[in-house]
Amino acid sequence: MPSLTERQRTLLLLVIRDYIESAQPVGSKTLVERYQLDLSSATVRNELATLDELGYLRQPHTSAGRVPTEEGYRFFVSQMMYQAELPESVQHTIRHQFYQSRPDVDQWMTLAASVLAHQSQGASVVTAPQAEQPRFKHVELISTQGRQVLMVMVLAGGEVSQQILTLAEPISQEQLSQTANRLNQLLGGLTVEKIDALSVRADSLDQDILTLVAEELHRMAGRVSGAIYTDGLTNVLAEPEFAESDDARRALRLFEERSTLQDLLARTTINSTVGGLQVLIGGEGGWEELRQCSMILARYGVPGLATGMLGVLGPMRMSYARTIPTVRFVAGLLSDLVNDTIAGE
Amino acid sequence: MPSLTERQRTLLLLVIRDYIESAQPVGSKTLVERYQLDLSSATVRNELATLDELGYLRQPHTSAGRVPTEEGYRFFVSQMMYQAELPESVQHTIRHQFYQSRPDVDQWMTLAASVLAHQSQGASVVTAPQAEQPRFKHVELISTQGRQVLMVMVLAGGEVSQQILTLAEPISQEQLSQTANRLNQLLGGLTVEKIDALSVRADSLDQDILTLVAEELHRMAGRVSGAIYTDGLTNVLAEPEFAESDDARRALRLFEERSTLQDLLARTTINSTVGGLQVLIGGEGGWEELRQCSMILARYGVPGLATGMLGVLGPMRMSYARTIPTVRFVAGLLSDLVNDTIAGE
DNA sequence: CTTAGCACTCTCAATTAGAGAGTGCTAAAT
DNA sequence: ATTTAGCACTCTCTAATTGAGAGTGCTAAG
Repeated sequence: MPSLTERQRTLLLLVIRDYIESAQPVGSKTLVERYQLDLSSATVRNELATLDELGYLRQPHTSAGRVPTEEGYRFFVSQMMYQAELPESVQHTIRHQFYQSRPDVDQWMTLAASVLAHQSQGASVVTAPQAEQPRFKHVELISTQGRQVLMVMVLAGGEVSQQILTLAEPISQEQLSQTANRLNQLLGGLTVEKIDALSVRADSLDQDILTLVAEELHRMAGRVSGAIYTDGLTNVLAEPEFAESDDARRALRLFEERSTLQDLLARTTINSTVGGLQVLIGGEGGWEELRQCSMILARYGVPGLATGMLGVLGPMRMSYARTIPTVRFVAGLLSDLVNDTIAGE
Repeated sequence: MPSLTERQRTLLLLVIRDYIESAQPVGSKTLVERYQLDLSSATVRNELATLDELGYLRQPHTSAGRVPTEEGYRFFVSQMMYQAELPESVQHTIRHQFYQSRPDVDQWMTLAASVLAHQSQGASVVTAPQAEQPRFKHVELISTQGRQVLMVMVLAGGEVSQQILTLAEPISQEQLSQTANRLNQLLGGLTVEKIDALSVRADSLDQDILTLVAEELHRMAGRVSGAIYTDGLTNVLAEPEFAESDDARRALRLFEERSTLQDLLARTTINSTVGGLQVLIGGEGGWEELRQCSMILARYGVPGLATGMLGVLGPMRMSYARTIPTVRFVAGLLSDLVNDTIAGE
């Protein structure tokens, strides 16, 4: 692919910027007038034609203005990826919101989703931070009814999982507490494998509970990520390109169905590192429903300890210039929070 | 309002049923043909005219078929409210799903929302069961980092709340456990007010934590309901009446914004009792955005101990005959589950 | 009370026509 | 060798027109 001349580059960027704002195919004359170019429309026309041939732009119909192709958007993103920064004032506002909220993972996730959705005018998704290798920290057993026991398990990463167990026979709270104590001493800091290996020596009741604890730990490990938070789904519906067709509906269905969404996140971010942003344009990654959409994803957290994902879904026409810095900033913010909360274990 | 003749009643029901299926205004001729009435279209026409005058039907334009008014739907619902039962096979399937899921409030809520959305082809909402009068049961304090402490509090109803506290100075896990023990003995079974009254005598550290516990309890009490689960939002978008306008978008925004949704539930179900169904047609209850929609709501749980809400949102044209029994059935199912899990405290 | 008949109304789909925007190409200008 | 002006052409979009179809209300007869 031959590189573009400076003028072509400028023109391409202008077309895309304009199209992102107006949602209208943009033509040569408009371009010259609106941006007071020292060129005639005919010249621009020629340049647009070559840009068209190169695959960056295309015409919805003969004799209409130009619209960016996926390739075009990709070029656009590559150009502004590393320069864009969120305005200081916005950064401040967002930080403020986080420090004002009560310090609770659930609150933070909700807030992050809300901020992302609001800033980007798209749909956002955030997954709770999760230890890559779940490590047991603490278990609490609380009797609720005769044979039913509420188990609250805390992992080293700070995640909490609750589950109701039904035992073979009733057990007093005192006995439960003792068992919990024993388990806490026995298992503190251990990973799943270690616990599995261990599960031979222990008496009958302990053994029962131990098995259940191990099961639950496995479950936590198996999940790609725990809770998923979304926000701003309806924002996507407001976009003009989705007014008619039900493409938007099908895309949103993906977001609504958590299992699908987990799948999506797992597959598209398999090798993304903390700090790096991933921009998927036009359903790159093979999700048919997202053909019209773009996603901007990032991983946050403390690598090796606990990480989560966050991202924004919007039309291909989304405001990358706004969204990319926002995603990057929020990812950084959450990383800091995870670090402050969890580090030093 | 004069009562209807038997024939008028039949006709009205037919019109509404047909409209719910077809989404098309239904006229006299269609009616006679499709349902093989032993009447001429002219007669039907006359009856429709009176039904029109009585406010049960209306015409979108002069010389179009009839469409139900809110009043019409209300009549329709009142007629089938108490006869409809979910088919045994469906009941079985749903029950099976619940007994298959792992016994966990979170799972149940998710499943309930999913079942409701799926069965009704609408948007569903379920709130977690919550004690009407929060009663302290148990607290656990787990140190994570120097001054940061994870507090896990369990209420008598089985709800669990976690929060990260930041203390004035570092405290060992041992000390924390002792404090937790003291608090558990001191506060076990008490309601918010009692704890407030109590908060004078206790030593310094205890006092700090006690205050925080009380705060958290208040927070739980203040919330109309805890976690809110929704599903099937995109179902609503598929309805033909929402294809064009963005009414659907505005209605869904309500569902998306949890705070608004809580408000909505709180306001519309202030005096609904467990077991009773509430059918809101055309945004009764004054929510402008829901003017085109209907909601079917129910309260479930064990009155006085722990209850939650669940419901379905759909177009006014929704299949009441399908949805009402579903909501009733799921409410009953959840009530049973709450009862099994929580009773005997 | 019911029905046949009829004039009337209103929507919807298809058609037509014209305006507007934009293009590509050619030939002249720089 | 670029750049530009000019022009014919293409395509969409909007508005206006038309006719078919569905449905109505009313009247008069059964």
